[in-house]
Amino acid sequence: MPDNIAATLLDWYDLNARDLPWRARPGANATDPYRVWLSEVMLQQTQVATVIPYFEKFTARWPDFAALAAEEDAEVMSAWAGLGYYARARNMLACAREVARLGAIPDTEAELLRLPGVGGYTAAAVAAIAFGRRAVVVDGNVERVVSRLFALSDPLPGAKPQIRALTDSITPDARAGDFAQAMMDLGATICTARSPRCLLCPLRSACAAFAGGAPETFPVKTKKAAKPQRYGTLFWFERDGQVLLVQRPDKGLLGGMRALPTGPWVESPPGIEGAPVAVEWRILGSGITHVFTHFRLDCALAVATIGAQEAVQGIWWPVAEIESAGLPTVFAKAVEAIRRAR
DNA sequence: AAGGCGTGGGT
DNA sequence: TACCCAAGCCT
Repeated sequence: MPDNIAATLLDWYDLNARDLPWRARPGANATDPYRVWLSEVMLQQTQVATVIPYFEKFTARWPDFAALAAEEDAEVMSAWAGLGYYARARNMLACAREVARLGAIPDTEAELLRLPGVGGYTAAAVAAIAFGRRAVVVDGNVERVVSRLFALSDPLPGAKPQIRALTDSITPDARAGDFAQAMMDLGATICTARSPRCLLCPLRSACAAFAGGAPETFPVKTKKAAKPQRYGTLFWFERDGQVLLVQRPDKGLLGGMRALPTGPWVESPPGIEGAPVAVEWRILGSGITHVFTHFRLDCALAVATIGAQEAVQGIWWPVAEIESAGLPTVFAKAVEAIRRAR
């Protein structure tokens, strides 16, 4: 049966593979390891439709490892703004520079695993897709497809070792990269989380969850804790057509990104505590809401347009060019709300 | 080794 | 609405 699953899925993939910019077109050059690696980093916890415009922008501007490695940090972080999980961008740049130093990206899973920002999934994916090696590629799609194929009752994340072993058992020696991409295409388009389209699925006859009549109940997962609510204040301080920005520290939330000055993000509304300068702040009537991975944030917006004469620590950025500052989405939302309020 | 770490889409 | 989820990695 394992042989049958791989062969059936690869036949389906040959007819139904999605046309994605990091995949080699039929008759085109072989897959470019740089493009495969870059796409895999961008795709970590991020959907294909979100990644595509960023991938096009990055590859047009930085077509290979050397070009990316030579770029300044701030330019790369700014280009990444809005894509989220900003540690990926810092690790991506460190990885590009390591690859430039090595001369080429390694072509084995074990060596790939040592690169910054390359974990078990990405190492296996690059080894298989870019270099044709047999590797067991397990992402969220594969976890879902496999847990349904075998109707696994053990909940995630505890079931990960079992899922990896089962994925290994159905991974073919040849075309492991296509097999991995086929599993992910299947998971993204047919074996979806909420309403799987089982009648279109090439693996329907091999699927224990389909046979059991409730495929959407797999994979079983342990419940997640509710997100806590936090509150804060964002400060818009403008002088002579320029607004005050800050550079956030490299570690932690939104690390290494330019940002509006903020006070602390705490359990109850803090007022203007943490303001970058002691002036008369005007609190706008409505603030912004933003949801991060592990907490929900309601922020008041404090505005001061009267010039203070004392020196202020930070980055003065032209208000007319604020879109080019590379602000994370939470701050872009604030900028838009402030613009509408004035 | 469990929790920190973004954002947008889907239901 | 308020969740859940998405081509995970790092510490």
